[in-house]
Amino acid sequence: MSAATGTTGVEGFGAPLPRDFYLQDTVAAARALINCVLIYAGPDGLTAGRISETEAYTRDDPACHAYRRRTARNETMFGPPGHAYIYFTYGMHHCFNAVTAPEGIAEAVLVRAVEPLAGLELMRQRRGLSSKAGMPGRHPATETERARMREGVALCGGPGRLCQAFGLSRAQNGSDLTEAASLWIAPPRAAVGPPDPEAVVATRRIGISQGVERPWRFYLRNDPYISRR
DNA sequence: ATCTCGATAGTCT
DNA sequence: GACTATCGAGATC
Repeated sequence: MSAATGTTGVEGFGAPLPRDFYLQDTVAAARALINCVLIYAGPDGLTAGRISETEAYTRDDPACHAYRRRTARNETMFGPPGHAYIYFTYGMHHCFNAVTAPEGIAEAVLVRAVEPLAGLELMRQRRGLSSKAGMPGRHPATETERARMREGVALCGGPGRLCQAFGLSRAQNGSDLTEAASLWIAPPRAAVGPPDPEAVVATRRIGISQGVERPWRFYLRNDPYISRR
C-alpha cells in the first residue's frame, strides 16, 4: 500500500468508472459525471475534485471540435471512450474532456469546473494564488464557508483554471481514465451520491458561437462551484 | 454586477 | 489572416 505517499493507488477516492460508463449517450454522460471525482496523481503530487460543471459535445454538433473532420488535434476524440481529450486554446489555456461514444465516433464531455477536494496547496501554487495562512476562527462559520467556496471557484472554476490547478496539459492527452494509474474519474463519494435529476440545471454552453441553442451545459442548482452564473 | 479588452499561440481557411 | 469549448484586469454603472 502506498496510501501514505499520495502518489499511487485509489487513495480513498474510489476505483475508476468502467469503460461502459463512457458508452452511454454523451448528453446523459455529461449529466452523470456531475458529482464524480476527478483525480490526478502527477509527478509532484495528488489533486482531486468533485466535478461540478460539464458540457456535452456530439458528432452532429457544429460546436464540436470534430464536427468538420478528423485532424491531428481532435484525433483522441475519435479514439476509444474513457480517455482524456486535452487540448490547448487561446494561446495559453488547456481544457480537459472525457471521450465518450464508441471508437470512430467523436464525442466528449468537457469538464468546466470542480470543487477542490485534495491537493489545495498544490493547486494554489500552480494557480499562483496565496494560501492566506491566517484567517482565525474569529469569523462566523458561514463566513469561513463562503471564503472556502470563493477560493474553490478561483482555483478550479473554469476549464482553463482547473487544468492549471491540476497540472494538466497536452502531455496527458489520450490518458486512459479507466485505469487508476495517474489520471482517472471515480464515482461520486458515498456521502455525496449521484446528482438528483431534479436538481440538475441545463443551460446554453459557454464560449461557443455555433450550436448555441443546445442546452448541454450541466450543473447542480445552488452549487457555488461553477464557472459562471 | 456587468462590460470590454488584451494576451498569446495553435489550428484551420 | 481569422478564429478560438479562456482568463484576468480595468472601466463603468
